[in-house]
Amino acid sequence: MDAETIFSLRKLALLGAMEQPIKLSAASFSETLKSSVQTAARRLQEMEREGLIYRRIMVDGQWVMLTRRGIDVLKAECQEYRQIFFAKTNLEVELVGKVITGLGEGKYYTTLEGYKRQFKRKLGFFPFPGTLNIKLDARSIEARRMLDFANAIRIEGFKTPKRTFGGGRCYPCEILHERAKGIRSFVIIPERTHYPDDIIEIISPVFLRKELQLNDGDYLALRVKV
Amino acid sequence: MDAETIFSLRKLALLGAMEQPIKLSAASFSETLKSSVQTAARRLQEMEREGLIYRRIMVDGQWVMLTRRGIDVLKAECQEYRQIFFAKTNLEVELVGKVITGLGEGKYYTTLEGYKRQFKRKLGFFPFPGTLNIKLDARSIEARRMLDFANAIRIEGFKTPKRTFGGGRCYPCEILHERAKGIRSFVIIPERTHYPDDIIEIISPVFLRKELQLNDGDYLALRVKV
DNA sequence: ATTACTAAGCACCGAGTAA
DNA sequence: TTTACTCGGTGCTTAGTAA
Repeated sequence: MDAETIFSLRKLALLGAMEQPIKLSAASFSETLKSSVQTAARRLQEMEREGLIYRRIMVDGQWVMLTRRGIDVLKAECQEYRQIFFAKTNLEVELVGKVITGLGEGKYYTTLEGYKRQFKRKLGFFPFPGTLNIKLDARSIEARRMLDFANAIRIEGFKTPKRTFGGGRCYPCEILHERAKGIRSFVIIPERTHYPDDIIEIISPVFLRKELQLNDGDYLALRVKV
Repeated sequence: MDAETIFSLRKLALLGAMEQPIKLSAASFSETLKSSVQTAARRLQEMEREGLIYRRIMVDGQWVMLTRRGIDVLKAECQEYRQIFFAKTNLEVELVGKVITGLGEGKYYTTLEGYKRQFKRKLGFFPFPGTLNIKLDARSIEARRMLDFANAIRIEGFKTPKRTFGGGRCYPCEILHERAKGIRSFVIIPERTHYPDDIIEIISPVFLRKELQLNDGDYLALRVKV
């Protein structure tokens, strides 16, 4: 995949093709690329062939949208810029969301030896068995993306004879709640490919639901250090 | 300037050629570019010709460093990524520095009609005549760069028969100081090409030095919303 | 108006060579 | 070793054409 392809892909993203399909013609795209119509058309074919975009051709143009893979390619390049300009910068993101009940996976995973030892070594505590799940509001979903680009504490995946367990990324956070003072907590985001981006989980040495007296639907705000 | 050139430029920046000259040979650079030695050499020539890098050729390699223009080109591309991924995200940067006495320029500029009216309209107040100058610590200089990529309140430049006055960018900020509660304040960064990056100025409707009882050398922390 | 193909031209890549 | 040429071949761009 060459630089020109990524250039084209970025321009598509700037046109809004990351969230939803956009309608465009090779002629109009050639203007943003500053190339001939033929080249613009070829680029669109290439990107489709490489699995970077979905495409639907109509008689009067085409509908185009980035694929997951296309977004990942752009993320990788964005990551390079983060390294160039913000390597040593640490900033804070405020996330707000509603407490929800997860599928109990957090409870299962936090008790596995393969993870538990890493939490102790890397975060400094054995986690309470279970995670506090937060469904982010619309604004926070955007802000959450910041975490994808930040340095994280990596939890490695591992294998057992039966199955493999994926890795995850942890970010120290401060829960903005009067009872949370002094309680260590981390946002943890599993590295599964299809993990939803509007939910985050918090691990902590204590049972947060009880300590903070939280119920489903309660709003909670966090300040995540990235 | 084509996408391949910017690609090469970015790789140089990743090698650290933004802060200081680095030593490299076309052969070693060809590995990071994944191209032939000749192409790597040609790319370096091109970038020099386009004013993106400084270059000094020795018998055993060359010293290379990005020019101001080279950095600006990368910034522009980084800016596109910010727009793609973080357009709606607002986050906070914490800056820390020492109070210093400026050259009195702030006092002059804040009284000019061309600026004053804009401040009133865009920030909501007529500024106290004078700015509070802060010399940032090393860590904050890095964090400050974030502001270059954020949406700002733009103050437009203007012309008089005698001379032209440049524009600037304002960011709402919260001064972390017990006496600063309720005082509106903005970081303002002039858009001059050679403005130092380790100094920021704060404008406010009040005389901050007096209100906060500050003297030169006092440390001050701000939280800037970007 | 579209998209997609073909074909001609040219620009770029990289091997080879010189300093 | 280097950098900086030259030169041949390849592959990309774009004009033209078809559907």
